[in-house]
Amino acid sequence: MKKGPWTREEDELLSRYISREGEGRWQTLPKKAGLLRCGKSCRLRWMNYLRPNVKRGNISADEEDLIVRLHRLLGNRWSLIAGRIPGRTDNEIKNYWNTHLTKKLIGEGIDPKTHKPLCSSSSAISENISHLNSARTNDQMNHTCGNEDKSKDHTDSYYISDDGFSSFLDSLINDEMCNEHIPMCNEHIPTA
DNA sequence: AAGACAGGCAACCGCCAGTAG
DNA sequence: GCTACTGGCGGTTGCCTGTCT
Repeated sequence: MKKGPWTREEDELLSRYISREGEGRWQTLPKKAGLLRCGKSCRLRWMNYLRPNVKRGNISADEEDLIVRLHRLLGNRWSLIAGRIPGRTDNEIKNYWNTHLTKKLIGEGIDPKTHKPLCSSSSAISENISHLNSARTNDQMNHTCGNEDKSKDHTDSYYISDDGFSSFLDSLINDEMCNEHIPMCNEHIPTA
């Protein structure tokens, strides 16, 4: 089973197969398409890169603003956030958040996890940025650091699954005053 | 010029939920 | 009710590239 970056030939095989047979049945797809990849890898490549409606290129200021607002509402629900931003994938948004927006928010004195103001002193802010920059190195040295609650992150206090919530979300996004009224991402939101 | 370092991003991993048998 | 299978998700890793020393 091959791993690592996809080649142009593999992309063509996958695209050609899906345009012929459609999406789905990822487990059997690689064999039928003549690919030496696992089904998950094929699905990921299609969803994040090969799909015709995937938008490439820089994220605009409007999109960035929307991501921040949606993250404030939803937390790290990348697929839900991506679902509100046409052409963008959850992976792309997640990467953008982790590499750009966390630093930007910290620079603005906002805690990217809670969206609440950080301690206002400049030394505290620079300390946070420095911590952020070193976090990756620390993680590589110690995989247990900060992972305690990772597996339990799905134990949500609310559920997002229907059109009611979608409308609810739309109204919040479009509400200029929403910042005054919305619950924080880790607070309870009743089902719509 | 070249080695070290950091940032960005594609891809992988492990877990969970849904579902068919 | 249970088990196995599958798709989907979020967290994490590792490679590539650009910048710095």
